[in-house]
Amino acid sequence: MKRSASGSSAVIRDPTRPAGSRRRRDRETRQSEILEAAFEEFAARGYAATRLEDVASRAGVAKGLPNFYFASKEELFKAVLHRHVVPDWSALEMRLEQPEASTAELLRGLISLAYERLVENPRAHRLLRLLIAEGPKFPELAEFYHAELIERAIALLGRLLAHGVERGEVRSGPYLDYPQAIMGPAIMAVVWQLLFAERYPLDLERFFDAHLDLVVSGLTPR
Amino acid sequence: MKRSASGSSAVIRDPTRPAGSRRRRDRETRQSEILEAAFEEFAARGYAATRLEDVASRAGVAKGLPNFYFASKEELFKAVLHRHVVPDWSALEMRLEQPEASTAELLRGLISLAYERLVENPRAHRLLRLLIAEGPKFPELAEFYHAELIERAIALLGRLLAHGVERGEVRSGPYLDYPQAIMGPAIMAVVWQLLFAERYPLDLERFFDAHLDLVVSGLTPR
DNA sequence: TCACGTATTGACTGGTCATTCAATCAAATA
DNA sequence: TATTTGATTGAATGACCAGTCAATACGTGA
Repeated sequence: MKRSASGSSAVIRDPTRPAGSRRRRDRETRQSEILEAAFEEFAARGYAATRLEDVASRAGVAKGLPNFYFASKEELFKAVLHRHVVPDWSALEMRLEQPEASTAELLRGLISLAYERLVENPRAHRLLRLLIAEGPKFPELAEFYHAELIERAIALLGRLLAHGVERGEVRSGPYLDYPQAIMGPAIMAVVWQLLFAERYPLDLERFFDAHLDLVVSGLTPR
Repeated sequence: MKRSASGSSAVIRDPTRPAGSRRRRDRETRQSEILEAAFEEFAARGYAATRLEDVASRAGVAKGLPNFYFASKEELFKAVLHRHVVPDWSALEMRLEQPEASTAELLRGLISLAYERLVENPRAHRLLRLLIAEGPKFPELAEFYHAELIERAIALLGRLLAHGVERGEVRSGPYLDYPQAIMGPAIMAVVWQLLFAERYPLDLERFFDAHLDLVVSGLTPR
């Protein structure tokens, strides 16, 4: 169903490529194709239930090829997750380095970025599903994401809040020790999407408004 | 390792039991033991990676017995998850039916109950892990939990907020359409526990304070 | 104490799937 | 064009495991 039975249609892709490095580039392209196919399969079925043969056929290659590029299913899985850290902090820093903006405005920028990248991005949902589902089997992955993403994001939020307190735009309170609490509703939205998106979709625009309103009001001094 | 090689030690448990219904009660006890063992195994490894033989040995019975009580691995899995809905709404209603209490106090009661039952309860964490991990394979389970728990809890929160607005103790805002947003930080805490509890444990007492403070301040009219 | 019916055991079967590898193919080079 | 190097295929291997079932143990009631 996924492919015709012929094997002849295999390697016809894009012959308009610079001839010099054809072989090497093919190698990397193949890796990417396999990693991408593997991500979809792992995310849909989980590590154990995913068949390497399905990964191969989604990538349009024969059964044995994933094992040529990756020593084992486990290596493939780890490679999939390592590749998905998007270290694009530039957009974030751009939104934050506007010294003339109020804390509320900066916060809005930060939270809306979180929605773009995380809450409204189904790929991120599937990634979170994988991390949660396979956490016990691959604890080093959670560790890795913590170091690469979570820790930095929390530190950033913390700095934003501290700055707000200095300027008298944020009241002090116990949440200053847990800046991630501010992102709670966004995480809830992701979990909601994972569990209930099919039957009870969230209106993410309006949920975002609710989230922002609640949080900004919660932080503002009275 | 888990059991000695002898089969003779099998059914010696608790001979001080009323004799009349011994057989029938044993039947239910066995079912419970198997379900409990299955929950732990499924939660630790996921559906696909769990071996029925491990369930059996955790329950202290022979390999074939789970199949005697449950038609298949899939039936066992569903039975495990259906049994875990704790419909103990009484504690909740008790905390809410204090007409003399302020909205903030009621909210505190509600959120603290959520922490007791959900955030501070590792069993609930594992349940959420299972629901998220196996959602694609067993979509009816998410549906089931939505109907049994989520929907009701949201309705309850919604009523609480509406009542607060009437009494002038809660400002209006877009979050009135998404009362679940108020629980966001709690969900985040559960996800945190699932991912990072080992290496970066949360101080749940203080996180609770931060959560409550943020939310109450966010809801209070200025 | 015996016979009956149910609970329990664990060896066995059949199917699934990760991994291996000999054979083939295709690009690059001589 | 012929040769070399490395990518790709897919059949074969072996491990693993859900589900079966014949044999046995045990509580119960006569």
